[in-house]
Amino acid sequence: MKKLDKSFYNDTTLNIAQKLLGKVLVHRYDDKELVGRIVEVEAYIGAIDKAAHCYNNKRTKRTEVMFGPPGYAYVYFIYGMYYCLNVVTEKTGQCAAVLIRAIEPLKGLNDMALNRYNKPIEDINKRQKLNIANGPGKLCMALNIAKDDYGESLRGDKLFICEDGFKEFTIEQSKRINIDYAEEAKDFMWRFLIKGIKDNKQTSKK
DNA sequence: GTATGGATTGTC
DNA sequence: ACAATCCATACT
Repeated sequence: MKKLDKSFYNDTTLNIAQKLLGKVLVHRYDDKELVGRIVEVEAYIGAIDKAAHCYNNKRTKRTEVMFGPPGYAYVYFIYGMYYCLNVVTEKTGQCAAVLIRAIEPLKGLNDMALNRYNKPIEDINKRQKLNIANGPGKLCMALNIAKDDYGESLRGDKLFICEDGFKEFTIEQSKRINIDYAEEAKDFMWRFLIKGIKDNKQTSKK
């Protein structure tokens, strides 16, 4: 599988968000290779978006990577328990990113089960299997993405995104999840998902 | 040093 | 509907 070209990231955040759907996320560690197809994303554009961590160009140690060049990983820790993975977008100096909200497992399912439930794949139930990586915190736990992946190049050899032949799908668009505090930005239609993906309640609600 | 709350998830 | 859980951030 071919890694996404540098030019892929030379585009607007909203375009990249939609283009990321169907692409393949790979994390290699400890001689393992865990792979999933991206099926849901959200865009965050600091310049105009009260829901973004870097709104109003808020520059901190945490948001710093979003001010750098596109194609790098912004990983943040949330609710004392979970990590979330973003793809940094926009040219240097502009802060924006695309949150990866869900993947469909393609490879390394047993390791994902161990990472999520501490059980081999044959010992988890149907619901656990369905929910193994269908959320931003869940997919990071499943793929073992954590703070040491902060700032990683997404065109490197550890955490990267590949092209895929999976192009026949319809994109569904909606408001973003869990940003009710963000005033007018909460209504921005910046969530994109592949229509028809079997998923949990949260991601199937409109 | 202290306080506050969150781009979530699992369970009730 | 709500608790879990703790780091990042903003304050004093």
